[in-house]
Amino acid sequence: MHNDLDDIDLRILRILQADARITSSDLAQQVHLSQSPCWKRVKRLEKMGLVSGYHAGLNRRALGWGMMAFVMVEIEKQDDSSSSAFIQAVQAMEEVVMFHGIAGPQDFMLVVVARDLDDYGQLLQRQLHRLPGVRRVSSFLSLEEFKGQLHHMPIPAAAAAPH
Amino acid sequence: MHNDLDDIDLRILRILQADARITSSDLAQQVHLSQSPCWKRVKRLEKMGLVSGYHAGLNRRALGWGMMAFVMVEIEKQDDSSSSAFIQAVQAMEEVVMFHGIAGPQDFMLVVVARDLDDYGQLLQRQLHRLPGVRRVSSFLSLEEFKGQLHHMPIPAAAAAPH
DNA sequence: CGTGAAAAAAACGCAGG
DNA sequence: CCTGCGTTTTTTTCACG
Repeated sequence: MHNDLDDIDLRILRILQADARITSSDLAQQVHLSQSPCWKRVKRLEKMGLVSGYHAGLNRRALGWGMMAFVMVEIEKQDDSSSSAFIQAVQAMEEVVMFHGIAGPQDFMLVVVARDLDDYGQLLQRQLHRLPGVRRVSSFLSLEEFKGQLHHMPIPAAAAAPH
Repeated sequence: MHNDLDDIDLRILRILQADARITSSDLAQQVHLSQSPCWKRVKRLEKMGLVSGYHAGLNRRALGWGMMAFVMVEIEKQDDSSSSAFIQAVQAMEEVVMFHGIAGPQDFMLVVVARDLDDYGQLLQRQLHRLPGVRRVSSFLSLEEFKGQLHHMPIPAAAAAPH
């Protein structure tokens, strides 16, 4: 069984990535297929796991997340038992929107959102720094977003206050 | 005119973020509203710009992007004319999926995908390092993704080869 | 692949409470 | 906010070339 993608599949993916709500007939038109076979391709792409889901993209600032930071963390030991505690704790923090283990002297890269600088300071002091085995934390605050909207961001418990 | 969000709005956003394809009646049920007013809320949230769009989430590895890296770049001068050339060039690179100006000794943080290490090396040498005014580039390669799927990733021109 | 078509489901909009 | 109703659109499936 081979499941390679042809050009049309790639174009379908490109379009669905930009607009997941396009109707299947419009989509079919744009890739120059008729509705029925086009729809089958979409379902196939979903089954193949190429499309992992459909998500609303939310406006970070409108939700009250005025701050974003890249955070690098170095931990004491890299053995499984101690790092897995760290990993679990970080995964549970909803302000952490991205979390990767990385190669190099530092061990982890986090992308974090916060309401403002105060909020971020508290997050750092009261949560990140207190996690088990944390040796060093370096923050790089975002000043401007040139590319790449964040998706999957936390929804605050209380309402945002757009001004 | 005030446009604050109540609890139900936030729950709607949370649900749409997880599944943009939910039907409005199912959504209504989950937030304990009836279909009609629930639907109006969604439209209102869209008009308010809280929902910026609906997007298919794609599988990075299935698309052939086996590598991901965080890249910090320091440029020569921070004046507008020279940095804007850099910014434009980076924005045009489709492998760059996230691109922020940051505070600190480094000037920019990029999140980059590549097919493999070779591909990444070429990207670095042939593109990033050659951009005008680049002083220093530091790479942090992702070893493991603990949290935060990437969205809006480039669709390769040629088909991916899932094995 | 294509076409056409038809049944089922959803979206959308409006009335009256 | 609700319920209900109707119209339009879309989805989904199927038969056939």
